[in-house]
Amino acid sequence: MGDRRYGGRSAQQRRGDRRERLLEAALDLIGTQGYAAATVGALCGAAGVSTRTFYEEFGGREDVLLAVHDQITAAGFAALTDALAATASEQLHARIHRSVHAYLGAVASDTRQARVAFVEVVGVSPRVERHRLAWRRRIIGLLETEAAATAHRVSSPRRDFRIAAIALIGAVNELGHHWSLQPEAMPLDAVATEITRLAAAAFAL
Amino acid sequence: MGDRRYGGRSAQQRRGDRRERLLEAALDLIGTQGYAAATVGALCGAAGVSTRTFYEEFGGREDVLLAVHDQITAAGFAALTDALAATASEQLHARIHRSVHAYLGAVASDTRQARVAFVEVVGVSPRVERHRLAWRRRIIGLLETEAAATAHRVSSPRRDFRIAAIALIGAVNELGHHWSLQPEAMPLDAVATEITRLAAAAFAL
DNA sequence: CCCATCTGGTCAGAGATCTTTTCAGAATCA
DNA sequence: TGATTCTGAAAAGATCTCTGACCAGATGGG
Repeated sequence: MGDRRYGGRSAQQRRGDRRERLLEAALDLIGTQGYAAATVGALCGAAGVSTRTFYEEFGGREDVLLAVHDQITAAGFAALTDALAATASEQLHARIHRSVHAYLGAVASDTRQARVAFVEVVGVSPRVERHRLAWRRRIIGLLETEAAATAHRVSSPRRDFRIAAIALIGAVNELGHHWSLQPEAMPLDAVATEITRLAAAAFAL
Repeated sequence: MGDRRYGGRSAQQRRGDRRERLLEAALDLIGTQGYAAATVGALCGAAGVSTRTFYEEFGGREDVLLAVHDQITAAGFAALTDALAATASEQLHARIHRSVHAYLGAVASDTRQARVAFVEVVGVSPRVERHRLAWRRRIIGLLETEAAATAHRVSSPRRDFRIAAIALIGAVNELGHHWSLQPEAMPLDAVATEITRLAAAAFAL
């Protein structure tokens, strides 16, 4: 059980490569056929990995779903955070517009990602559900903080933005889902504009 | 294979009764343990019905989920339609507020119903997904029509309300889900008020 | 009051998957 | 060549779904 080179790559590289291929196969299978169709066998077949190796990399089928979901949501979260930071000095409308644009661009521009994040990950098991809700809490917190800061800046009456944040997340995700289903029928800009309208009202000034 | 009375009830009554018990058991199991836990065996055990009888009443496990979902969503849809009709002459804000109140009262006041409608029914299979999206299209259509009529009444510029309708549905469902999880932390009135704020902006006048 | 008939539950099992472990053997390296 | 690495196939075990056979209790006609 040494770690000599094999196929021209080190043990770590080979291992990372397999994980990569498994994650890519998972995104593709879950995102196009659904989580139910992504059995361990199908996953391994698509990734060109043996079931034995699979269990060396992941604890089970569900772990792969969690990993893929993490990747997608983390990217979306980062895009949102970056956009908020990059537009900190801009007008509220432009800021929201660009942030929504960034978030949906990261999460929903790939139909498969959108399906995983908005559909396949919902209601799978208690564990996955905890995971999903933890992410959502994080985003709610981010929006709440941001809203409170904005309200403070324009010295608006302070109020609880939690409900507004939840509502916005629901709106964005639902639109992201629809948009990913028929991107041509619903330009991303129109979606961002609509959300901007709502968000401006929610964080009313 | 006659249909004589038995246990004091006709064949139809007995049959309807069993169906009733199965649906109640399904709402309870799916709404508290999740769809995955609602196996045919568990369903039959909870309903006091044999598996044989089960397959006389339903084509399979999925049919029960669809039936329960139909019940819940149809009730919500009816509550919404009724509220919209009953408030046709009222101010926009009051109208929206009461309609949201009615819809969420019907769908989300029972945690189990909310979980079935907002979580367990999502991403189960292509067939269930078609069902869910068909319902959503129906609600989108209702909101679109209503928005267009309102815009016409106040002679606002006509625009496409489809995106706004989708966003609102997402917001309402997400809040309904959260509300059902912790009703005490989030009074229904506050939820309705928030949605009213958003909807007024969405159907901007 | 009794029994042929109906009704519906219990039980067992065939058939299908899935998950996870184990094994044989091909490919690669030292 | 012999050890290492990894795939593909097969095996073991666990569920589930759905069907069919059997049985206890209820009913209504005689």
